[in-house]
This record gives sequence, C-alpha cells and structure tokens, in this order.
Amino acid sequence: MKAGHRSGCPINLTLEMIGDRWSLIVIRDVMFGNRRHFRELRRGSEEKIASNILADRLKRLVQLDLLSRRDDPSHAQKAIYSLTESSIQLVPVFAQLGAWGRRHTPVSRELSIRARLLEEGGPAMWKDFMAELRAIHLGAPQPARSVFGELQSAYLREVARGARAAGTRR
Amino acid sequence: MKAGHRSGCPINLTLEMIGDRWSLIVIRDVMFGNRRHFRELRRGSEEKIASNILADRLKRLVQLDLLSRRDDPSHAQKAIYSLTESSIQLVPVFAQLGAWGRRHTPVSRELSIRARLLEEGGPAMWKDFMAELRAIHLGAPQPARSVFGELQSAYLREVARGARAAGTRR
DNA sequence: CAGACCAGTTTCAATCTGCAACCGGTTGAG
DNA sequence: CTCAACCGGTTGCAGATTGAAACTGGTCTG
Repeated sequence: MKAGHRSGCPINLTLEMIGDRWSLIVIRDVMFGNRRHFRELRRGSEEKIASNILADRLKRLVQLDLLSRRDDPSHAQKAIYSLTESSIQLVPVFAQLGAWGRRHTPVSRELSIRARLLEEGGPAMWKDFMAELRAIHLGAPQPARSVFGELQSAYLREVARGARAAGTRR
Repeated sequence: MKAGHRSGCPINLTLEMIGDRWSLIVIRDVMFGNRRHFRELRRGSEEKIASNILADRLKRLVQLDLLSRRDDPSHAQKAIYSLTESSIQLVPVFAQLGAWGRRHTPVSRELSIRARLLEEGGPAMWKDFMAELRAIHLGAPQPARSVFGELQSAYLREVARGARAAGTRR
C-alpha cells in the first residue's frame, strides 16, 4: 500500500481513483460514445466539461492507467485516447451505477436506454461488451457480437422517437 | 429532470449524488460497519473523516434520501442514522466497486476480505445481504441468513490472523 | 456537581473548480 | 503560398470546497 492513501479498503482506494465528478464521465464517453480525441470529448459530452478540467483528468487517468494516449498517425498534433484493461473492467461498475441511477434519479428516456439494455442483458452482455472493447481499444480480435452497435442503434432509435414526438407536437 | 443537473444520463445523475470522495465512505460505514452515530462514524472509519465534512455529508445524504436520521430514545442528543431503501440498493454497486478495487488497487488483506466474499457470493449473496439490511435499518422481518455476520466474522478472523503474524514476527 | 460524552459548528488557510480567453502549431482548401 | 479552421491543450482568475483544529452548548453518569 503506497503512502498517501487514506486506507487499504477496496472501496476507498477505488474512490480515490475514480471518485470524483468527472473521471467516470470521461471514461463513459470513451467507452460508450467511442470518443477518442480531446475535441470530441469536449464538444460531444452532454455535461460540457471545461477544457482545463478535461486536460487535467485525461492526464490523471493516463497516469492511473485507466486510459492510454497515443499520437494519431493521420494528424501530427492529434492524440488518441484508448481504454485500458483496467478501465474495460469497469463495465460491471457502469452497469450497476446505471441500473441504480435509472431507479433513483430523474433520468431522461434517450440517455437511459443504454443503461436499461445493459441491465437487462446482465453479466453475459457485459462480458461480450468487454470483449468488443478489447477489440476496439486494445487490438484484440473482433468478436462476433457487437454490443456497442446494439447500444448505439437503440440510442439513435430513441433519439429519433423523441424528435418525431417533438415534431407532431408542433 | 430537475434544473441544475448537468444531464439526464443515469451515470451522470448517480455521480452527482454519490460521486465524491466521502459520500460512499459514509454509507459504507453505516452499511458494513453498522455505525449509526456521528461519533462512531468519526472515530471508527479508517479514513479519519473531519467532523465538519462528516456533518455536511450526513446532512446532504439525508436530503438525498440515502440516509435517514432519527433521535435515539435512550439519549436526548444522540442521533441514529439508518440506510434507506435507495442506499440498500447500492449493495451491487459496492460489490462491483470492491471487486474492481481488489484487482486494481493496493488493498490490504484484512479490509478486502469482505469485498472478496461479496464477490464470490455473487448476486444471491447481495440479495440476502439487502434483505438483512432491510431488517436492520427499515424494521423488516429478520431473514434466516446473516450475511453481515459472515462478513464481520471473516473480517475479525483476518484481523486476528494479522495480529498473530505480527506477534510471531517480534 | 464534575467529568465524560454528544452532535455538530466555527475559523481559516490551502486547494480545487470552472469559466473565458488565449496559444502556437498543423492541416486542407483555394 | 495564404488563410481560415482545427488541434490539444494552457493561463489567469474568482469563487467554491476541503480539511485540520479548536470550540460550542447541551446531556448523561457516577
């Protein structure tokens, strides 16, 4: 146990790593939104993270081995952020946090569809999703099932449904 | 969706409630340590929370309906904090956070035994634990199995093992 | 009635947060 | 070649949050 830790409790040590208001948001956007560049993470996120906070968190998450950073071969000053095995193993944590949030917070329909599918899919789906993330981020062989695709198309379907409803309302 | 939220994403909304360095620590101590009073939470916790922070978090968690507070009939100025149904449903979240922490952080042996048992016990054990917590905190009928007892005695066994080892070392 | 115990509160310095403006370098279109 | 858009950040600053330490007003016990 390295000095500077408050205790050797697994919950505490985990919170020391990801127990703040932004770290998991950043990892979520890389994981579920496949946002890999600084600008994508900044513009794309619903929560409008400030650039200095994002820069700080990216640096920190790379240090903690929850993200890795490499140069984009297609563009000299573009950086690509990827998940690591450690952050891929956060999938069950995200699933449980999402499941809890869906029951106990005022979630929006479009943004909670992924949490719902992940909850209904259970550990088997999480495992398939993790295998796919290893393919996307770590260069592992592509698995047969694309959970990412399932989640993404369900999300887009919900967004379309919302837009249609908004249209009829006018 | 109430104003003031950054977004309607379940992950984000959950983090807005419990995504800080102390809230889950406090709930953990009530849940796994059965610490119900201010002084117990303050003295007992490994992480030595400051009294003003603890007071602030308790107030906030009560507002968020993650804890409830009532007077202790045996002592006019003693307050008893209890889990609510919402926080009892955080059991799977704690289980996953603990499981992740055990793999990816430098946990201590004694403090990680509970996380290990909870991980090995799986969802069936979580369910039994939640039933027991409802008995302890919400006055539900006492279930047959005491997961709390299993966790506690395993922890004490580990502490004793550590003390014995320290003794022989001298 | 003294001393321990109770749940906090106060004070203050240090750190962290988040907004807005800015930076130098890179790229692609004309 | 020029220029505008884009790249991943950095800087400056005000306000909020954190955390250590001392303290408060009240209650219970011997």
